[in-house]
Amino acid sequence: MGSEQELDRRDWIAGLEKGLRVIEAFSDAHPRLTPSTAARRTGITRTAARRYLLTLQHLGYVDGDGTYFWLAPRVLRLGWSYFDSAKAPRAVQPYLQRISIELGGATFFAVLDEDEIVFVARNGTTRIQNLGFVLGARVAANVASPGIALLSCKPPEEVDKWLEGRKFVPYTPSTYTRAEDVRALIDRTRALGYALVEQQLKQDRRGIAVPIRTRGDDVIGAISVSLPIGNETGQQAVARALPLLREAEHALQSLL
Amino acid sequence: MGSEQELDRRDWIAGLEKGLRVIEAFSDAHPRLTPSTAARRTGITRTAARRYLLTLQHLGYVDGDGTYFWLAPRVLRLGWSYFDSAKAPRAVQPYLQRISIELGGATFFAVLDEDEIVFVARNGTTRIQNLGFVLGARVAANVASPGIALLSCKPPEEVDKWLEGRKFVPYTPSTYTRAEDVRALIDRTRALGYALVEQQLKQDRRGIAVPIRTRGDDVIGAISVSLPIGNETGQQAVARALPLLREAEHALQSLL
DNA sequence: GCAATGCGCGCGACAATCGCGCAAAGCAGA
DNA sequence: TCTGCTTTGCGCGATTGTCGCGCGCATTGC
Repeated sequence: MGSEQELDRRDWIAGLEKGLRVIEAFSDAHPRLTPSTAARRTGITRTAARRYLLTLQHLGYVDGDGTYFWLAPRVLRLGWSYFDSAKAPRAVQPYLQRISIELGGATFFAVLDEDEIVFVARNGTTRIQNLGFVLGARVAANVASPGIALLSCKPPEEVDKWLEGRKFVPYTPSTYTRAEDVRALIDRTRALGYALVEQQLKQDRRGIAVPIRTRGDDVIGAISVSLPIGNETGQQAVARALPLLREAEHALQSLL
Repeated sequence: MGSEQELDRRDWIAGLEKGLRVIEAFSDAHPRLTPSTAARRTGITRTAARRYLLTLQHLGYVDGDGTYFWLAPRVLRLGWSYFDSAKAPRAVQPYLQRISIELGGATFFAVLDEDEIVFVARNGTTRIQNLGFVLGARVAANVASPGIALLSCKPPEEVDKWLEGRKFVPYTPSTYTRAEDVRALIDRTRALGYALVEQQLKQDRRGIAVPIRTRGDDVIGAISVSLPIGNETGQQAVARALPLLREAEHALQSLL
């Protein structure tokens, strides 16, 4: 993943980094930015921020009324380039669909990006929860089964580094907020080869996930299924779900 | 929309445009790029393309093995900034859900971006077609009901300019491939105030769409519902769907 | 085996980007 | 309605960051 040990000295386009920072400066709390607010949020000077916003506007990525600027749907093309080019999200789709139908839950394919997992494919109920997941959504890796599965594939010392000094934001009363609990869960997952994660992100929901590897044994993501807890034990849910997940895992390994 | 009549002379960050071009150079047919292929696809020099790729890699937006580069899920953050900041996609969600349930079809909210419409919210059947629509997906504006609805809100002379010299790619045997047919459909839509589009994008499917405006009467997007044709007439489908769409339209106008 | 293509890298030069500072415009409170 | 604080757009000179050429080497194809 992070193959950037040393900084490149001259192979660095400062304008690109700043421009991307400006795009990411838009958020829920700041849907419209002026040059000065953008400058404050990105750490670049006001004059420069204004130039970046004007450039982005000219390219169609942002719209503006002359003073305020806001993102235009054009920026979705950037994310789309990923879905268009990454083959994994498409390859997993039929398997997700099959598992969804057989188990009656929502299935996901997620990849790791630094501290978070990103959902890049999904299938199943469209309105599972008030916050319906959409593609590209992110959550902290430690609260969802694909995240635990992916972390369990890293060497233990890297996991320790990952856990170190992290803030564990609780989503439910059951969310682990101590590093030891999360580490124990990851260790258990590593030993078993699959992740069983209960009520970390959402009450009354459990997730079961397995990592997906390429033929070269590189871990590229994880498939998960989210099931209501009901009055089924964790082991019963695993007994139902794991064979299907494993089947998908092996089929995909020969495809990727 | 396009409020950029003249070019800014000095307020132009060349590096940002090139960097974004590099990101968009990745696609289905070119999921992995070398500096030279990227250079060819973007029109910048090989040396420069390499610098942009290295910068993007260092920022985490692309991964690479030293020779080949591919997009990393990090780029989805850029598109996510849009969903996070744009309020319309979130505001329409409950209305889409309600219409989906009542009519039993898939509902969409789409906005116009140059020649295409972009689906930025949706609800309903998760596997409508082999290529399930995901958020951010794009199609030519003339083959989907939201596109026709949005085009019908433009002044006729602008529509003529839009139609002029356009290639109409057929998706089904029924897709209009002549500008006059598309213009007639748009004119009819303008007169009626809603769009009824049949089998332009998908066989045996019809879409019904209404434009959504702000309080200031600016058109910001369109809500559509996609229904199977079955043995229902277009007018029957309109009679079922239009009241619900209109209700959403009016409710949203006071929110946006 | 050789030819051809494509790779990373260093260098000198130019121009693109930088941030300052000013004048005017917007906004809040009185 | 007036006043003062904030923030805006914009011009300018300096510099630094970006450019593309050309080299030598690795890899592929015939």
